[in-house]
Amino acid sequence: MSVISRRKPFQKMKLSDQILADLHQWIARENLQPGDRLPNEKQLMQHYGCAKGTIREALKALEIQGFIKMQTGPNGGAEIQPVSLDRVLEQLRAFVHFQTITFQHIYALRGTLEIRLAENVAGRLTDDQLARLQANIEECDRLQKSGDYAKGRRVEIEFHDILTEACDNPILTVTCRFLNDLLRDLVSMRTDHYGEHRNFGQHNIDSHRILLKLLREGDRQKILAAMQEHMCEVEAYMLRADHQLMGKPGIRRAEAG
Amino acid sequence: MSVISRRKPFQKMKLSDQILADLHQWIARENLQPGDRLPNEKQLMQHYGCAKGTIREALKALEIQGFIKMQTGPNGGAEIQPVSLDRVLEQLRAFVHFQTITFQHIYALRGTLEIRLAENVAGRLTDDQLARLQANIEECDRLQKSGDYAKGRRVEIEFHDILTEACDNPILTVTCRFLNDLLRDLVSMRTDHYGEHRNFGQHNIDSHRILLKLLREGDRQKILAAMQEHMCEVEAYMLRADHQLMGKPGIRRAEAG
DNA sequence: CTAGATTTGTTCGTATGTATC
DNA sequence: TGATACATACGAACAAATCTA
Repeated sequence: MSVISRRKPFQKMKLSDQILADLHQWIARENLQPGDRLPNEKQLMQHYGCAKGTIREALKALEIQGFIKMQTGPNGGAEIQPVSLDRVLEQLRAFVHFQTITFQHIYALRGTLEIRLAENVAGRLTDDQLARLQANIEECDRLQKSGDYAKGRRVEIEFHDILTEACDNPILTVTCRFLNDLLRDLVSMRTDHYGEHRNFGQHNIDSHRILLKLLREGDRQKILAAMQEHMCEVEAYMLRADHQLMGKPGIRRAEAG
Repeated sequence: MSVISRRKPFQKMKLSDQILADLHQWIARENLQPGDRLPNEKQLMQHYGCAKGTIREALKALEIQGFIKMQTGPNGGAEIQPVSLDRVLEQLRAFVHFQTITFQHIYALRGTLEIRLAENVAGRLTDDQLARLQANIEECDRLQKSGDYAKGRRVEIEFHDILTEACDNPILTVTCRFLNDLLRDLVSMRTDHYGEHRNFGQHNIDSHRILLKLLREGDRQKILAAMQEHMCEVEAYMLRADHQLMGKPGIRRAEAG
């Protein structure tokens, strides 16, 4: 017999969605942790009194939401896993897909949050992270000298992605990564002149070099000041681009046809 | 014949996931807008050369991600819809479900972002929104006088939710709403003494009254100053709670057994 | 390395419910 | 009211992956 009431109040809801909601409650109530398993498909079919396809739709939903990972074979089935950062970032991208985003929108948050990020990671970067920051700067330098400014724009944002790895505040991490992703999408639409591109690229390389030096030394105050200055300069440059793109929607152009 | 290559590179991926990825590309490439329709199940079955169940799993995934809405009947099928704010917030909640969150984590962002929010909505609130802010304060006042401080904590956060409705920056909106949701989850775990609860509630009511008055008048500078002061006070109160909860995980307690 | 057991992944056929005309 | 078109759901079967003996 089904645990889920098929009576009036939910009669219009799809059965798989009712099961999904019930599984959500189950996970929360039992406080399931990564590594725990859900019952297998056969047991769930019996428990909810429905067909395999229906159960699979509910499990598929949980899988898409990132709560579980499916495995075949003996001892397979649905295993609880933590919702990954990447999955959340994908969902956030999907959200802004239908929004109009400008550099101004991004920097209303980014200007201050990157400073909070610098404050958070100051003195806590691992040797590996510092080495990758160094490598990132060198790659930007190569791209700068080869004249591939467009790719330079995208790679230099990874500098800030690396910083988020050392952040111990999950909320700050996901927000900064989100803003970086938005920035990457938006800079790819820019139509700057070569000269402006080159100046900006060199400026960023210099700023990142200073930041890395200070991050190695670990002086919190100097790090904050440097990041603040970096953000101010970058913001000013970016906002000039909003005028270029003005009239055209932000992240995705809605060109008819 | 299937459009999707079943050869080596993707051979290990589930068929329904390949179709999901292909539909994602389709939506992005054709730049589909809300109201546009995807082909019906039969056409998709023919196009991808697979069975109903597989198509349904892929469509279910798109539905969960919020890209489409399914409809029965003639002219039914999958219709594109914008990814809703609520769905993104749900996904963000799912993410932090497996993270340890403290008030300190939240206020590293909230202290500044709520000020940006106030800056954004200053002078742009509708009469309806102002009326609901007023009603919210009055409800908090009732709860305060009746001694239901726990519920007062939750309702007073809605004051800030209403502010986000007037925000024209989608990124700021989703971030502030996210922080408000986290706050609601976290304050429900507090174990304050009655006296402290009462003082804090009265303080918030007073602050919100001042904010509403200034929002009605529309003086940007005064609004910013008032919100800044409000956030400082609230943060100081909230951080005291981190010590109470210290040792215990943040959003969800991981009590063994 | 092979063989069998276990569990998910996929298919087909059919029936039912629901919205539109 | 009935006919049509579509999603929703069921059930049985087979295919593929993975673990264990």
